[in-house]
Amino acid sequence: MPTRYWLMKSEPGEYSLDDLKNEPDQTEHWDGVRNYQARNFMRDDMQVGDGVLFYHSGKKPEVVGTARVVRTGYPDHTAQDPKNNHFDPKSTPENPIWFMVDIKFESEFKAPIPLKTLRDVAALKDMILLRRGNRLSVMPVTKKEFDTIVKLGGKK
DNA sequence: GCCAACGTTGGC
DNA sequence: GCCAACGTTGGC
Repeated sequence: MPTRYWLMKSEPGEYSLDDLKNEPDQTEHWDGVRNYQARNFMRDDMQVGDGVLFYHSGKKPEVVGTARVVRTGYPDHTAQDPKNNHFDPKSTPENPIWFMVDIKFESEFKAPIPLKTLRDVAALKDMILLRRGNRLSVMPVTKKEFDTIVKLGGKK
């Protein structure tokens, strides 16, 4: 399986790249995704070693750095916790509906790249992220797109 | 805070 | 199986 590339969105107020960086092992499970398309990518397609662009949505939409997939899809246990915001009574241990992967911090961009800037880069014009009305929180990016963005960001 | 776009739900 | 109503996402 070739290395693939992904973009993962998070509200920094919920979970930011800094939060990931400050985990004891700089690794965290990506729980809380409740969208089937995003779920399928995590359950079926993401492989250990895949590259991840970490995107902050909200007031300052921008790509802030990179991470790596370190564990392939497994059931998202938060779906079975009635106290969790993302609780889904239809998901059971025997029949889990929702899945997550583990990602590990890799790099923080010297200069985060605002969404607005991404729109101005010709090599990125086909990105799913830039499509009108896009609401996917986990989506594939091509190697070209990934490399272009990493180059724009510059490693810290 | 607004609103367009989208996914999901539920009545029929 | 259709589609209106609703809730949510997320850029602006």
